[in-house]
Amino acid sequence: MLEPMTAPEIHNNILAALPRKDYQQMLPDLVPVELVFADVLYEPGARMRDVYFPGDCLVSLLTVVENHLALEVGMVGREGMVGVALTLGAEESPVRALVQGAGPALQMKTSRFLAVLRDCKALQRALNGYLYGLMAQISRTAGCNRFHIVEARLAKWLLMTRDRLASAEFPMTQEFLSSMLGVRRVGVTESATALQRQGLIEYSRGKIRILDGAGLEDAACSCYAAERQGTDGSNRSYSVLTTA
Amino acid sequence: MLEPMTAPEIHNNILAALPRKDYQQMLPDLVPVELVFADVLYEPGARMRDVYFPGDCLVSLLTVVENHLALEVGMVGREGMVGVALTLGAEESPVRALVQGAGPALQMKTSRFLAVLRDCKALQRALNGYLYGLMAQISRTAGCNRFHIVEARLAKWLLMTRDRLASAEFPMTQEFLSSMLGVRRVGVTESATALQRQGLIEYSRGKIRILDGAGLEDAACSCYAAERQGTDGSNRSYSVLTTA
DNA sequence: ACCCTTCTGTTCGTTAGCGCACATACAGCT
DNA sequence: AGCTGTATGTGCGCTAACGAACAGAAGGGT
Repeated sequence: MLEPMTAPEIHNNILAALPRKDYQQMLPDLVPVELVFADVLYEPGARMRDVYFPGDCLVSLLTVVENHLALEVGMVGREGMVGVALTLGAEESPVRALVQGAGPALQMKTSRFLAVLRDCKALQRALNGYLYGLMAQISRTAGCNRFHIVEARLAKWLLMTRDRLASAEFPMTQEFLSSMLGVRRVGVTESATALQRQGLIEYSRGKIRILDGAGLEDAACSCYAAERQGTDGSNRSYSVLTTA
Repeated sequence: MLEPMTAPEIHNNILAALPRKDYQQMLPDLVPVELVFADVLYEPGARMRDVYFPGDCLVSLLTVVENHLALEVGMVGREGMVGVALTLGAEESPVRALVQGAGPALQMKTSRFLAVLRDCKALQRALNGYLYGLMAQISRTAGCNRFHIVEARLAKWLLMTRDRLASAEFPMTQEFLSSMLGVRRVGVTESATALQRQGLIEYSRGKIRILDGAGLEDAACSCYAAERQGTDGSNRSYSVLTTA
């Protein structure tokens, strides 16, 4: 499920923002792992055994409604952490956490995390700030899912994913996308085809590439811009990425 | 906007759960007010000047998407607090907070609240737990808004409102409801008419009454049951109410 | 070279909800 | 009694998305 890493060159914003000595204290407990595409890190209602600090990879937070598709409510990349709910004293995840873009992350046992968290003000502050941003994201996404058409949401989603993976090309099937956007797979096909016809993206058999980022931003709903603005305070890394 | 209260008989679960002495410490800063229907307590992106501990009244948290209706993502009643985002070190509300069921609440200056919060572990713990439940609610609601039809969502909404106001009858226009559910007013009319025809509710000119709670639960989506279960840990008060 | 699986594309009838415009109805005021 | 404003109801054409079923198309393995 998780493969050990060789080179621990993993950049995570939360950890990077900590004072040297706090980071040093955590270091022995941080295990470099390679998150594998489609792995489920948490199921809703189940205990969170480990927390994860993603590097250039992407974990989706999904709400699961019985008898329906899943629906993405939030994304975690290197700007955040998977398992923030623990900072609220919770033990169980309210959502499913699904690895959606494979890549390196730092893993830490929940018990160790909580022990460090208790004494480390800097970590508390960083995670509080992140949690606030995440809540805002979840609320925004809720509105987006309600009001915007699939094509625009797909465009937004591709851009957000690109930003977090720091790459304009990544593996992604339409089947997978359908459970992110909460629509039928065929709905994704139709929207994806449309975007491809416009020359904005290109894809085949589980690989998607963004050809025209600016064009895709036009095709995306306003939520993408809002998202960027919203995360600006806590981490301006995206601004760099997305103009690249 | 806010009328001073005479009788301070306001029951709020967060405050009630605090140790006597912590509560006593807060008391001088808690101002009894009567929240007025349709008042906006926070706008998204604006500072939260005060926090509120609702009694038997109801504040809706709405996400606002430009050029669209609003959409309710969460409800705050006497089980919670309006302004929890402050506990995360934020100053601005990510959502609109709208008084949706008038009634008594305790108001507190943000500065005072933060001062108390800093030293009061019990309050921190209570609010963390509440925040967790709220996040779960927001995520669940996101799925509900995406997958369930208006009629079922309306039924759920009426039940949740009843629970928080502790009353089967309350003022509520369809216009207002439309911006909660994120649908056209006419859409509400159609669903409300259907529920009325089934003898589950009765309404006219801004007053709604629930006639058959059990029947309404059948008409509601499964989210209502999930909601009840989800809040069970932090506050079992609803179980009492809803069987009444 | 073949099969088999996975991924993508298409078609078709159906439906929930939209936007718009208009119709009724009740309530309070003068 | 009549007027006015707010609340509710109806009708209609339209669209995004659904559910289901099926058709190609591109690897990967043996």
